[in-house]
Amino acid sequence: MQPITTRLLLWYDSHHRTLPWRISPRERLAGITADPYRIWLSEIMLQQTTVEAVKSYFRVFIEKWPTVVDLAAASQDDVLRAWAGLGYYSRARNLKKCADIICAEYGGHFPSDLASLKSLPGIGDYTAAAIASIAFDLPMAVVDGNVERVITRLYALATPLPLAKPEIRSRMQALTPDERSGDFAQAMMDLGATICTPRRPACVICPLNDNCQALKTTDPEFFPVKAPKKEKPVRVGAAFVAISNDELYLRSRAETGLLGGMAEVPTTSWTARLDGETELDAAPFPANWVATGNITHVFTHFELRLKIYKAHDVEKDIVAGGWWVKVDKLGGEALPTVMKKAIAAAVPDAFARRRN
DNA sequence: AACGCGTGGAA
DNA sequence: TTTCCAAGCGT
Repeated sequence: MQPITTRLLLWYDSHHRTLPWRISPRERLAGITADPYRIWLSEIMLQQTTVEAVKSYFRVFIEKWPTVVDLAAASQDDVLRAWAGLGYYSRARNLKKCADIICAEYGGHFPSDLASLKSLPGIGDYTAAAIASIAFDLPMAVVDGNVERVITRLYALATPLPLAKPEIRSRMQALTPDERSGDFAQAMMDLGATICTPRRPACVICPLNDNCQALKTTDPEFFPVKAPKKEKPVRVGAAFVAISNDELYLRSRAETGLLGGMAEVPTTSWTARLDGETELDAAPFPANWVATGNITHVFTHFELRLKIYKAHDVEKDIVAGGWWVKVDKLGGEALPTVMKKAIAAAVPDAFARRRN
């Protein structure tokens, strides 16, 4: 076995992180096996999402739906409500689809081979390898952002991403042991998350500092090399918060695309320029709309500035297509963060924490 | 291949 | 304040 592999596994035995979905090396040695459902659920949640953000969501999901059968029995709306705030909502829609398929076509058991895993919605190269490796201990190369960083530094790979991906995968496969492949994958990710960090890596205490070409020849912080990113355009629009007594008007967004299937307050379309004079023409229904503030929200690929209008004493009869919710029950809705911001601008105490 | 797709925390 | 970016996937 390569020295890098054994060194990293030894480091992992004493320095691994303890996480709600994880089996420790000691437990694994005692014959405890990982639950593929928990590994899958955590991996989906962790896609482009920090460990800290995932922890509480993972606990809630496991509490509500302890098995994949329980999750399949839930409605998509239940799942979206529980996912609200975590972002990338197609993950939640695919999560539900995948649970349905596992129950209908796989007897409630996750497959262990890469091809079957990759055919499931929401499972790509990384997640398929992670499940095969961590849940089934198969020696698959698990390559995420952490591994890309560690490998490009270990071998001083100057090829920019994503062009370097094949080489990184091949290097990772060569390092992956036949035994403890799941622990090795998690060790690489823990190293990337705690030692081999994007900025100011802690090379002095790194178990692989003797093996690191970047550290020997230049500055590890130069790796990985990435293609330059584009500027974020600004889009603008208006949102309409309608109030009737203690209730607020919501509706559903389209099933696909941005914030697909989530709840919203009505808005104008989001365009590059503010068409100021005709904003109110886009109001969902006639009412005494009063401008009440502005919010800004940054998405992955654009920045959104919304002017918030508010109307009280709206006639509920004239409104069709959505539903009314008591303001103090908004926490139970599938509201993405941008919509919570819009509502909070019109109803400042809408999401305020209740006293005692 | 390049783009659409959220959010909140760190520096 | 701004910038970066965190266990990527689908098209």
